[in-house]
Amino acid sequence: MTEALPKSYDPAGTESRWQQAWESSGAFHPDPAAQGEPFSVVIPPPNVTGSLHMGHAFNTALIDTIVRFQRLRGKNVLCLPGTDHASIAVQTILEKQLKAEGRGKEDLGREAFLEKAWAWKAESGGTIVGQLRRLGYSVDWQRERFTLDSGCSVAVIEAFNRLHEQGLIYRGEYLVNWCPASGSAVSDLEVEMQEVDGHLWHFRYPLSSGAGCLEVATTRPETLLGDTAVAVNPKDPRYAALVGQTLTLPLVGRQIPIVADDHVDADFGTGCVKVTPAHDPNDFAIGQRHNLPLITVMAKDGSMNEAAGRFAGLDRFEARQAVVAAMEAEGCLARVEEYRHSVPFSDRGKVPVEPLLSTQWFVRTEPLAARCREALAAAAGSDPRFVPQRWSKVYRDWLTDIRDWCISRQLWWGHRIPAWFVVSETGGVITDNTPYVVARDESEARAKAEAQFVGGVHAHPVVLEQDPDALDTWFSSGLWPFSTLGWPDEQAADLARWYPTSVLVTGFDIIFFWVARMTMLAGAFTGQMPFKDVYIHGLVRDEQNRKMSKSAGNGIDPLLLIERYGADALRFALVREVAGAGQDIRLDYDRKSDTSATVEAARNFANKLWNATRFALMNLGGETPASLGEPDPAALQLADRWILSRLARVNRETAERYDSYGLGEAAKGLYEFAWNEVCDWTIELLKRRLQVPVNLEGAARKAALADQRTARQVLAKLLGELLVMLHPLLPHLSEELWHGLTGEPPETFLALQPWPAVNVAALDDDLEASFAELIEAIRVVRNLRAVAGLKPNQSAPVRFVTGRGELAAVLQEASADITALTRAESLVVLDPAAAEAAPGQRALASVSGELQVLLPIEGLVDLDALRGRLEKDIAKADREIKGLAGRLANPNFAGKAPPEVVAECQANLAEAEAQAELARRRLADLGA
RNA sequence: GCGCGAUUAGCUCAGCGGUAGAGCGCCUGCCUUACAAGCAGGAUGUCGCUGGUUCGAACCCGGCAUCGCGCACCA
Repeated sequence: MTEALPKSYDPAGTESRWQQAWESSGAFHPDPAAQGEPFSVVIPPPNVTGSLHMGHAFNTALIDTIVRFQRLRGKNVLCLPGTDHASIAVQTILEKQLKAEGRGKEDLGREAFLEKAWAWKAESGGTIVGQLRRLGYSVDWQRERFTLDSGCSVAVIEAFNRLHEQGLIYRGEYLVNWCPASGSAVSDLEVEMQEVDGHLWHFRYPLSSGAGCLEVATTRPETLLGDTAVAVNPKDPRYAALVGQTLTLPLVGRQIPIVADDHVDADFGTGCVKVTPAHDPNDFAIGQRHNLPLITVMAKDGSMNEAAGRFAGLDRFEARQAVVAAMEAEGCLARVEEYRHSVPFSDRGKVPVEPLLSTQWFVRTEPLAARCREALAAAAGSDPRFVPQRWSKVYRDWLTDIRDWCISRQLWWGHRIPAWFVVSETGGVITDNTPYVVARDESEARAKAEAQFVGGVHAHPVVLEQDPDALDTWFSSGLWPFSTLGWPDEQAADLARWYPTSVLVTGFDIIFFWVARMTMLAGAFTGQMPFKDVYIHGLVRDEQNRKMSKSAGNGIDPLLLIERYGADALRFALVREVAGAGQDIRLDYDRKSDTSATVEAARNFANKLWNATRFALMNLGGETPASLGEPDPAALQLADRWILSRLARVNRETAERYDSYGLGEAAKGLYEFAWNEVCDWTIELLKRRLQVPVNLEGAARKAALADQRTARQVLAKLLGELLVMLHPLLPHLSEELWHGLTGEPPETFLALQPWPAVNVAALDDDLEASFAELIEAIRVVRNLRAVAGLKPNQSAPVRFVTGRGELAAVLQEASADITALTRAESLVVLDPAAAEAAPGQRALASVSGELQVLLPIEGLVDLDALRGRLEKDIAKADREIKGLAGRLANPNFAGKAPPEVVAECQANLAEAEAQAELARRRLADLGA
């Protein structure tokens, strides 16, 4: 390849071109029968209503880095994408639209409403999918799934039926969290507590005996209408005598008992609690213990019902005011306190939920959770394994003392519950007591119902009506790792090949909602945990450390950053920011200009790689890594052996990091290796050898050409491997550059190449250490030149003085490199004795370790600056001497520290002393 | 109330027993034919506070403080 690349990297065209090429070629569409150890990931399905936010981009960057790495490792990788149907969210949006037209969903009817929902899904559901594509996600789009598609629906129906057969799903009337805004029950997890400034109203309830009043307090006066008792602590002496007596409930006139219950805290308030079993979970429990009646005073829309008497029809918050006013009018209001307390809010509806007695479907979770707890505690190792490990405790704690899961929703958009009411038994209506059958479909339901209800007294034909309610979206999401692979068809090829999945990658905010639901359901249906590892990552926070969210309006649109810097840059920035411990990441961002220094730095890195490859293309003489072949070990120069050792080491480290979810470390390590060691040192060192001077002839020319070839081989190998290693992090750029470098045809992909083998023979610790010294020596010369005020293009003689033979040898061997990188006019390496013998001319000097660097020139430089430099060196050495000598003087140190540490300390001291001495002499040389 | 995490250079974060690092920003000099989205050089820290363990602590242990998160929740 000799085609010149443009001077800087332009991501837009490159990225879309490779995305299309990958997808249309089916590069990421694996065959279950193909070779390779299976590796599978199902992506957390984003909400179909949504658009891409930074959390998706982050999650995607992490997953794609992992799966691209595993693909390079030769695994048979399936990464399966999809979306979820977001029952409540979608329904809320549609109902809002209808409301704007002055209609409700009932006006449309179920069928028409669902048609509308599907149409809307078709229209907006593609948005996020298209955005995921723009990130370069290497998923198998041919296997894309949707939680409401036919396969997932079959799985949901099957799952519901099996759980029901096993007695793990039941229907019953319980207190549930009712969201009046969406008109549906919600599960405990969909409720979040919020601190609210409210009031604590103190009311007096008169004793029926007429012997006074008891004072109770409440934050929800409207529930008073449903009170069926007042409770006190059984050990409370103040009220012991009153237990068993009755009170007259004000406004209502009902006689309600005084009961003794441990739940009541005698020290809080008056120690008396009004009990409303139909409207409060704690009161419900008290009611159960004392057999109290349940009086529901509120309707499902949040208004008061007939049981609320004269308050019927009022909204719950109006009723609150009205009840307070009425109580005050009756003289029963003792006092009102300002009171800050927690109120349960509906996650979706954003209104306070109402605990309401209602008949719903529930999953009996304890047996499912027990299986998960056992897997987690298994002797063979935690299953699944959480990374970072601390999250397993959060997961386990939640699975302990778990409450049953309310799975029915009074919604239409979703999986309709596969239960049919035998309405012929109840005169055509569905009541809480209508018998029902659970079945896979209506004909099976009919058969079941006929077997149960026809014959004998039931001479009439059965009439069935399917339960109108839908299931919690999480019920179908909970089947995602296996429903997407073909379950309940247990013979499905994908299921056999890729289940259980290898790793689930998701945010910690979703452990209960999703991770635990998946493990519970997978345990029940597949007998296995659905993934081996769970990699939990943090959240992306904004520049002020706030969680990014749509409602807070502080989201950063990933697409703006992609447009400005490229998808690779965004991905790299996100992954590079990941701390090893799964911390939240903070993304800097300037809202005025849509810029981010972090992403810009990643873009600059991409550009650096672009230019390094560009340099290679200009210097490989039209050859490729393949045509050049491996360099001959005997022909390698010091710098070659060094970078090849580094390459082998970085290869090994990087693979380990990718493999163990150390993605941030992998990214940082490669960034530093590529920029510092490859670009700043190796390429600079190779330049000299890649250019063969035209005036060379004969043997010299031959030698130079041979060395040029070695240099080309090293450069080609280095870049070729580097691009593979970077590919999981910068997929588009690396694909583009790899094609440029190798000249491979467009239909061959870097994404499908094998990870290069570690060249173990190249590893050389001693060499790496020596080379570090060489680099340091060059730095010292450059620094000295800078301090002395030499112009960058001005050359000067360089003299090294060292007593250490190995160091001298390295300096000798690399003299041509040093000359090139320091603009040395001439270069000599002397031992101290020889240096003493040399004429004592005035010299610029710097001392570093066991090395003195001298620039013996006069008259051109700023001697004061140089004296300052030497004085600084002396002060530094003296500080070091003081510290080290102090340590060594401590008898405890010499006695207790490991000998090698003591020896090292002594060596350092000797070196520092020598350094100080040398620096003082050079200072003296300069004169006053 | 119970639990978890964070606290290191101006900013974002690594380091997790042998006396502190990176990127960005900052200062100086360079358009040196890969790259000014760059190159070379430079400055910058009582590692939250406080006890303890240790020859030695940013790192281990105890307490405290601040910030953040999760779970539970008293009417």
